[in-house]
Amino acid sequence: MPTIKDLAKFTGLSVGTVSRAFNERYTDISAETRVNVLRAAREIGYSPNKSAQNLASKSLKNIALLSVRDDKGSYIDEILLRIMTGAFSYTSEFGIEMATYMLDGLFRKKKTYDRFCVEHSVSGLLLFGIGLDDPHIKCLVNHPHICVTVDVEADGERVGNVLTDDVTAFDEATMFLIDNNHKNIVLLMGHPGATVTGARWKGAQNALKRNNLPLPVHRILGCDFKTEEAYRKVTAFLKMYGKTEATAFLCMSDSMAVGTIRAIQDCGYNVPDDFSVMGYDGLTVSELTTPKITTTDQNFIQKGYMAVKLLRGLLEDSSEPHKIYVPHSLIVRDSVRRI
Amino acid sequence: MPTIKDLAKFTGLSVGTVSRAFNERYTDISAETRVNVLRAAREIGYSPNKSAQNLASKSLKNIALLSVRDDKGSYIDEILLRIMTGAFSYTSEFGIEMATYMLDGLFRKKKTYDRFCVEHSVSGLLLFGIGLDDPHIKCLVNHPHICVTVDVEADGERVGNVLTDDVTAFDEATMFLIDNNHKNIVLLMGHPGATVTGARWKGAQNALKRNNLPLPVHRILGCDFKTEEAYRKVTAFLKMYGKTEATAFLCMSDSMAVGTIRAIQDCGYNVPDDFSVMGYDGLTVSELTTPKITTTDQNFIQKGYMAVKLLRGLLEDSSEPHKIYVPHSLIVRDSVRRI
DNA sequence: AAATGTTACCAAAACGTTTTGGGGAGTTAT
DNA sequence: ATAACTCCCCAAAACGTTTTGGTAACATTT
Repeated sequence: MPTIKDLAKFTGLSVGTVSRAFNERYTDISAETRVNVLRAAREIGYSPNKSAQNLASKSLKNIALLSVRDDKGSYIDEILLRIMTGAFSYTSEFGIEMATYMLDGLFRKKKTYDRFCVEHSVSGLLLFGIGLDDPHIKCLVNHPHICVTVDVEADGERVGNVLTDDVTAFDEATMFLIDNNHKNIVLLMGHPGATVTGARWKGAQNALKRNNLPLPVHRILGCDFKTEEAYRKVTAFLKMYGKTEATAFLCMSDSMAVGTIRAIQDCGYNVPDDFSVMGYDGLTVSELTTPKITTTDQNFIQKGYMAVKLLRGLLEDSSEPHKIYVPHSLIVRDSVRRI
Repeated sequence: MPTIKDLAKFTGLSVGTVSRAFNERYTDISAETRVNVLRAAREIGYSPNKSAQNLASKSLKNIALLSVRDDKGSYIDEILLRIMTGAFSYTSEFGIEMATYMLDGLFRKKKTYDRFCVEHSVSGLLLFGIGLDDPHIKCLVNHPHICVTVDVEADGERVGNVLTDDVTAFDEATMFLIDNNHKNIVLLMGHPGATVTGARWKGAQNALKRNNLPLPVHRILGCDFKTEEAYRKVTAFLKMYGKTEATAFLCMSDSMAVGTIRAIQDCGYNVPDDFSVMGYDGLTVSELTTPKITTTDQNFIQKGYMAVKLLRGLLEDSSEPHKIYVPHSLIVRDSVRRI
């Protein structure tokens, strides 16, 4: 593979001049020479070596998407899939490259995000999948590198966040049930450690309190975002109380809504005639169940898109706004009935 | 961020010795010195710079997963998702790192895979998503770098393939319909350029011919793997022939099976009472429809796992077997009826 | 006692770029 | 005619590693 030296020899120019021919920002090179160099490069099949570039220019703006998951469990789910889709649609639109790394819990124990950046010569980091319990999240605050988190609130001079306004969104979801005359609502909670669980909890409480509706403890089901756990807890609830205690199930995720519907149906009840169910997230599953689930679309694809956009903005000019709320939308389908 | 020089100064050793302390393969360094260096590194927060390493050691074995998609269409689908899951479960198991790049059609026009490797200092490439029409696929044959393709047959000294035995698998799928007394089968074809379409076509033909069953042209529906296209073509077919011409639809993908089922139901027929439907791939959707789809699981997760494994094997010893067929399995569910 | 081997380290070159500090040739202003 | 400026280009240092060739110190063999 030819190097820049070969190209310099081939064109009869110096190495430095050839380098400048490739970097648009330099003006002290004649247009003619530049096109000559580029043509010659194509001719001999030269293209610059990324590692050498990274090494020589400390400030190359290459970006990486980092997804850190717990040791247990699958690395990738539809949410990450959608975020990545959005992110890559941005990079493709603007012709930039982005490496993606999937790291497990082991990583967290050994390395900081900071060090990861140095090792891989990245100056912009996209973080997804980190929880509140991440010990390194604190380091982000005075991180020398720019980073953007998705669905995680993290403050700092050089850190941006792309978020859903979960409090408002879940307030609206709750209101949708209330507006349909549901007064006795069962709330299916997400993972207790997650930021989003707290925010959605707050949204539900706001709506409930505003309407003077109680939420007794036995109507709060901790299901950790999991389908099976929701199935189990809802089945138990139904076995214990039948139709006496509630008319609607409000879930903090679609996956739990799927478990809820299955449980209701397996107990011999009908959705939405006997019980209404609301999901949250707007994933594909919510469209494939019978009945289709009424849910809130978090617009993950746009989140991914905006995250890269924000990252690039921050890389250029760190006075950009640091928090972006992407709009959510209520999708009314068939799992909620007016009573 | 401290460099190796800082660490050398800190420990009172030379740069070269420090470097060797990190690379296990060197023996001419005392065990004591090695642990001292590693401890000191932790103390001052040093970790080696990847770019410098790549530059200095031509033969670093870092690997990348490359997914190249057409300009149009989504970058990521569940298949890629599963392959990535498998791939990352391997890398995590063995504690290695793998970068993932998603590139669009533009890339194909400008660059070769070869050049990509050089630019990014990768010596092992995992290729996914390239079609038969890829102009660069030919270059793979005398590629200086090791690469492994998933779901694409490509020969070469240094290229491995991870595949499903599509001919056999689709033969078996066809036989399942035949064994259930279906004689008039409609075949929904995939993208004409794709290798897999050809292989599955051959499998169907084998089974059909063996049983002296005809497959007239009007029962072959080119649907390009797409749900909507399948919906349209099947609707048209049903409008034209009703129940006279066929009892079963054999789809080359689950996505087309979803469209087929929807079309059948929207035309007022029942699955599987009026028509049977077979899918292929074993994706999540096949489990969420009503009725659940009988399909062939391609085991994409294991494909991803095996691909990285094969890549590593080839990187160590290129005399390994170059083609790996991962086992598929028929999943019998509710969309096929015995008649 | 000299020759040989072994161990544990060092100094310096190399990898392929970018960037800095010049500097010659030509043009314009004094 | 000299000075000042502009336009292009060059030479060399720098980036942070790995790797090569060498050697001082000590142990072992003859």
